[in-house]
Amino acid sequence: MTGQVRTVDGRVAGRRGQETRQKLLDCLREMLGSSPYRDVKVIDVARKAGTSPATFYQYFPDVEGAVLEIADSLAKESGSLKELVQGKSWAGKAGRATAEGLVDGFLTFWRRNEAILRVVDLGAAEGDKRFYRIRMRILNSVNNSLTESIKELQSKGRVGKEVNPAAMAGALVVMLAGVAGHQKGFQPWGVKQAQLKPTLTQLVHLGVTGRKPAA
Amino acid sequence: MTGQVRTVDGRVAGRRGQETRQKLLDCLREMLGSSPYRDVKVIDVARKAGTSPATFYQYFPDVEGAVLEIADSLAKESGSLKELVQGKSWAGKAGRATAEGLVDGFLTFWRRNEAILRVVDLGAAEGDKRFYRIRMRILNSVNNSLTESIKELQSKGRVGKEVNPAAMAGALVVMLAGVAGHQKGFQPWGVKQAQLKPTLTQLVHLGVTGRKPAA
DNA sequence: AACTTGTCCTGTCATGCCGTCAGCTTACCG
DNA sequence: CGGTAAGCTGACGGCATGACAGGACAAGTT
Repeated sequence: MTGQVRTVDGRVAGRRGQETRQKLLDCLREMLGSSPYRDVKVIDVARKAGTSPATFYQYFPDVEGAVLEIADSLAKESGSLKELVQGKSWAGKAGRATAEGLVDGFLTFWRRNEAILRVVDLGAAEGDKRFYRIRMRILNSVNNSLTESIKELQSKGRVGKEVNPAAMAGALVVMLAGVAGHQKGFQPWGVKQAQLKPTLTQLVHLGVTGRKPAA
Repeated sequence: MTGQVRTVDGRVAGRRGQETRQKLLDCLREMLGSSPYRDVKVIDVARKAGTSPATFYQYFPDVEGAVLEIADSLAKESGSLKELVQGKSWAGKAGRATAEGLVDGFLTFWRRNEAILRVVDLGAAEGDKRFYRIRMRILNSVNNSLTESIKELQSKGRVGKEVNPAAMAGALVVMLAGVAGHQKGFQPWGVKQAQLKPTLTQLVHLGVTGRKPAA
């Protein structure tokens, strides 16, 4: 479907080339975890990968281009997140467990890919369409299934009509993303990890069902 | 209290110097609004301010340093945000109005200072202590007053003891910040501004009081 | 084994930004 | 009017960028 991997100058990349390309992506990913995005230089990535800057430019137009590549693969991977919500019940104790699982799964996913998601967030906030398309794809799986859940509850009359399902799902997802990206930011307020999750669980449950979760 | 403004090489800045300095800050602020943070160059800022790069380096160690400066003044300004919550009632119709005012005021503030806050967010997420200290100061005014509100409701028995006030306030504030920073991100989901605010209002009210707002 | 073909990598170069310094100009003050 | 400190900039070495041409290499062909 995606055709073959191509170099910037149009050649088709072979086995060896793809390996080099992948190595560059891996190194970039690692560097993003340890130094500020603004300071990541092509030459450093190339050095770390044991190759030269010129090679980097054969496979990517610039650092941003390479980040987009990584983010894209992340977007594909994120499809599995919808299983955190799809087909789960929001009633009684099961509802609480669903909310808990969603919070937990989402936070874990975010933390695992922190470095890339930071850059995606920035790009999207800056209005770059390529980045916010990817951000949307990543959040979409959760957002869509949450929207469905709320719509369903609404049709059963268990949630008020004043709620806009898509808006509510979006707000909750953005909240989770925001918290995941700034977990350290809670420490100065004296909030520990262990207290954060129950709170988020409660909020998600409240948002989706309009009711507090069962004990 | 803050002593005098000083140049990087230790001189005291006079009237003229402070003007130049301020002009550089203004130009930087404007550039951050129109081009990606990663691409903002000292030379461009200097040119725009009608001066030379060397002058820039007299007043700031680097671009980041200048951004911190702007962010700092923003942090001072943000103190007024606490009035959105402090002394307001969370009961009945007044409660709804309080939630509404908070959402509205917060979103407006965030949008007005979008460009800088984006960079602060990134810096904080990347673990830079200077940035996340500032981010905390900005969110603190709202966060603290919200925490107080929740504690008070809790002491009156109107909110369950299972809620951790600081964690709940933090989650709500982060949600607002997240939504404010990605308002465009909702469009592809078919969510309009007008639908977003009521949803946030509802969530804030639910989070603080545990109950839906009055019609 | 020599040749061919197409992929893959690197040396090199022009360009432009970074960050610093010495030194010139301007403003203020006695 | 001369001294002093503030304010600004030209110029420079250093480094990243991005483009290109040519060499190295693997695989198949004769």
